[in-house]
Amino acid sequence: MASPTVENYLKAIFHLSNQLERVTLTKVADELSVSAPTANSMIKTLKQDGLVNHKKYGPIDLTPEGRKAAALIVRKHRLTEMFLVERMFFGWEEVHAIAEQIEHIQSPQFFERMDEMLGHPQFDPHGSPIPDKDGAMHHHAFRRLSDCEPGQKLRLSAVMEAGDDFLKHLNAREIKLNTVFELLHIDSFDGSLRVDYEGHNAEVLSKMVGDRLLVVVEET
Amino acid sequence: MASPTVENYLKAIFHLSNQLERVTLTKVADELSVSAPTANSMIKTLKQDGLVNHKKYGPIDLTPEGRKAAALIVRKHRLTEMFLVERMFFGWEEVHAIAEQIEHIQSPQFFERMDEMLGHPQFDPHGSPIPDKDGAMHHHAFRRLSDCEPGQKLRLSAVMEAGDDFLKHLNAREIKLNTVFELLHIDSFDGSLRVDYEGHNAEVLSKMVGDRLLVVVEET
DNA sequence: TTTATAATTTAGATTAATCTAAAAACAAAG
DNA sequence: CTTTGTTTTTAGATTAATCTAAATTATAAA
Repeated sequence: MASPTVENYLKAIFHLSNQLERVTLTKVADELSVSAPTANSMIKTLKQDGLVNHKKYGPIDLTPEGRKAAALIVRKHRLTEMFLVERMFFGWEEVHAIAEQIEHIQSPQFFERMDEMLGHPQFDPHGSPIPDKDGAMHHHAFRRLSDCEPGQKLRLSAVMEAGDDFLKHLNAREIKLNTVFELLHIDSFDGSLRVDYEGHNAEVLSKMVGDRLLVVVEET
Repeated sequence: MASPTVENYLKAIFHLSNQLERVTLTKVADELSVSAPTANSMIKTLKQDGLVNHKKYGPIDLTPEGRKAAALIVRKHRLTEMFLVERMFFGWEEVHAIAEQIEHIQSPQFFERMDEMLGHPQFDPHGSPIPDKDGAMHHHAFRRLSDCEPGQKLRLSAVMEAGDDFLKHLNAREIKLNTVFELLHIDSFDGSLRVDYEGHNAEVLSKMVGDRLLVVVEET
């Protein structure tokens, strides 16, 4: 059985490898807020356990076994987030911290029951995909709202880097998953967006926000 | 913040102090399946933190602060058990192991939400009282079914030492909380009980079972 | 190509939680 | 009141996870 610490390292490497081509020691250490030597010695342990490949001074890669283990932890995290929102009435900005702890619970039945009760959800409350029981995860190809063309109708499908502050910012503007935006204009100086959406006209969103809103073109 | 280990020691001492007049080092060590020196050194830590009183070679007593901390962990455990049974459809024999882990989650909101959703329950699925937010717990005065008089009608209110095996034994006989027994006879040789209850006539229960069924006299 | 900077590794120490072996203290029985 | 046996404590070691300081290797810049 992996300790919560080991699980957190696997998760960190998993997330970094979905963002970067090369996962370095420093990135892992930063992600987990530990010193480089600490991360270094843990990487040794993970290597011994067959969960990562690593050569001296080289990049860190999950083995198939390590990747599956990591995906199953992400599965527990995201199922938990969905359960907290759908069955316990938490806001999408409240669930990360709780799920961060519950993901380490060792009880297949517990997560199995969540999955059943939720009807085998494919996405968590922030639109991130939930890996299946084999650890397989299908990435959807979303576009940033800030990369779209004015005139299009775009449905919010996921948010990136969904920290509390960002999510509260969206709450304050009544923006939620499946909100359909009509993109009116993108400012050529600062990249800010002007959009219409349910109940809001010509609302202005900063580029920083538009960059993190992942959308699909709305079929009408 | 107390570590899960510290929380487990507090809980063990709390439970032992509700069963024994004198909580000894050996009992604590046994309860937690650790060696006596291990328990000894942790007791020192708890004393330093003001959670227990302990003099060399003396008994171990929770301070008011320690007792409250312990009761709040028990509260989290029992609320969780209730949530698992009432909202996630687990059997009463399945919930202990899961609650044993979830009780260490640090999130007042999470347990607060459970409490609200359950309507501020007073008892867990095994009939044990749930301490309130101040750590206060009202003990009900139950009698063992095996101590009652033949002829009485008795309502099952709680079970003692509710391990899986015992609870499965009750499941097999369709005995659950609030089952009303009519006590027909107690055997003078082996103490076994003959009882009637919903759908069962002249069922025989061993003394071992009767000792663990806590009942109140049914008002008719 | 040399040198400066950044990343990684090694070395050594710390803390929490555990263990075994052995010593000391207590309790109970003769 | 002494002996015997149990309980508790001390002593010393181990493992996982962390740290800082220093040495080494790699990378990038001049």
